[in-house]
Order: sequence, then structure tokens, then C-alpha cells
Amino acid sequence: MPELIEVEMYRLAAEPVVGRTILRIDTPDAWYLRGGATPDAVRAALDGARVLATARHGKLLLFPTSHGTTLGLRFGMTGRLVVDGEAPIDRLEYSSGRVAEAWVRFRLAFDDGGELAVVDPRRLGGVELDPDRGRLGPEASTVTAAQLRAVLQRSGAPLKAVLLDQHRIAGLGNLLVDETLWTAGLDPALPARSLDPDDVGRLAAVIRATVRRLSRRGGSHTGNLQPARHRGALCPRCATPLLRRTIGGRTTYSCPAEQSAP
DNA sequence: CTCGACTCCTGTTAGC
DNA sequence: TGCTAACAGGAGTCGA
Repeated sequence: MPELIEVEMYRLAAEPVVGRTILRIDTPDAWYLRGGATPDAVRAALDGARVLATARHGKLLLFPTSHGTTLGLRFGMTGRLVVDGEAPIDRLEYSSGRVAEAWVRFRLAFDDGGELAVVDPRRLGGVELDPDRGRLGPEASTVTAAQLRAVLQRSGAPLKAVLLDQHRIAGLGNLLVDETLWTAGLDPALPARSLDPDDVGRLAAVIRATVRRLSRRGGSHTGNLQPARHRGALCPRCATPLLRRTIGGRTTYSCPAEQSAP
């Protein structure tokens, strides 16, 4: 599913639309508009606007425009971006590889004949005008030990729940968090503030390294733990049966032998 | 404020 | 073969 890595791939794929002028806005699914936006409001804000740049904060993809409005796209679990007919990711984990017209939730047509579309079968993503970036935590791909310490110290929630919370640290999803904690040897259920400063420093480094490594490999689903994220699987390192739990509301796999217990 | 439970959504897949 | 029910997770809301 789209985590920071996939959204960055979308951002790169969308770079060609910078400088183009928006001629038409299709909002076939009004339900997909978030933050109280309506099809009319989106049209009024974007019609005739030029795309000034692309940006990304965590899983949020941003397009500032010449009208002063910034278009924000979220992809949920199954959202894909299609730019000029090309999809940078042809198949997402847990979703279909097809591009059905009925799944197009949002589309921009540009002055040069190109277009940008969001295709999202399960409708968990969304389109928002001027999304509030201030509510997002620091970017996960560059998170520092100091930033992570500040975030973890404030919470007694399970470590994994905090890492998944976009308001505290932005960009990590279920797969990246499981891979990161498995790599770092930390139990996802540990109370966040129970980590000592050494653990926090090490975890920050593992987060950054994991994002880099899986980006090179091509996605959040390319981790070493990923092949074992199913019932009855064994730890790929030590062959201990993995624990399967729900933590932070998400299916969580961890190795009871290698990831220190709470 | 924090935190967990609940809810939204629907294609895919496992199982009968 | 055809059907049903469980499953997947990003993110908002609500109550304690």
C-alpha cells in the first residue's frame, strides 16, 4: 500500500506536470473530496491554475498552484497515481493491478493534453485543498534521534502505534513499521517512552536506513520480513514462529525471540 | 491532551 | 463451480 516510499514515487512521476495549466477538473466521486471541499469549490480553486511544484510530506502529495491553493492528495491503501496515462506503480500490495474507469476518483486535464488521475478502488484516499501540514509530524525518511526522542517520550502507547500516527511522525505505514522494528530488534508492543536514548538513536537510524533500502528495492513491500507476514510463518532470520497480533489497530508480525519483550 | 475502539471502503482470497 | 465471509490498512471520529 502507499507509504512514504510509494508516494515519493508518485511525486517523481508527477514532476512533468509542473508548469502546466489546469484546463479541466473531474470529480466523479464527490465523496472522495475531503476537508469539506465540494466539486464546485475544487473547480473554482484550480481551474486555470498553473502547477508550480510538487512536494511531499509523509504520505501526503502536494501541488502548490499559481492561484495560491495547494492541492493535496492522499492515497489511502489502494490509491494509485496515473500521469499522462502512465502508472508509476502497476500493482499495489492488497489491491488490483487493473485501472478501471469506475475507480477514477479525481482527474486533472492540462493545457498540453496531458492529465493526472487518482485511481482508488477502495476509496480510502482523498483529495483536499490546502491540507494542514502543521498537523503532520516530522518526515520519517529524515527523522533525527532528537525528533524521535521528543515524539516517543510523550507517549505511553505501544511503540508501533506511535510510529503509525502521522501526527507524530509522517510517512510510515504498517509494512514499513513492522520491517523497521524487526530490523531494530524492538518489540512493537513496548511502551514508547520505555526506550532508552541508545534505543531511540538506533531506531531513528534504522527508520532512515529502512526507507532508503526499500526505496532502492522498489517499495514498502520489499522488506526482508515481508515474505513472512502471514499466518504460521517463521522468522526469516532465526526460524522462530512469528507472533501475529493487532497493535495500533493493525495486523502486526514480530519475532518473539529477536524483538525484546515488553 | 492521550489512547484505544470503532468506522469507513471494496477487491481479493480462502474455504466450504 | 459458485457462493460467503474474512481480510487488508490509512485516517477520521468519539468516548473514557
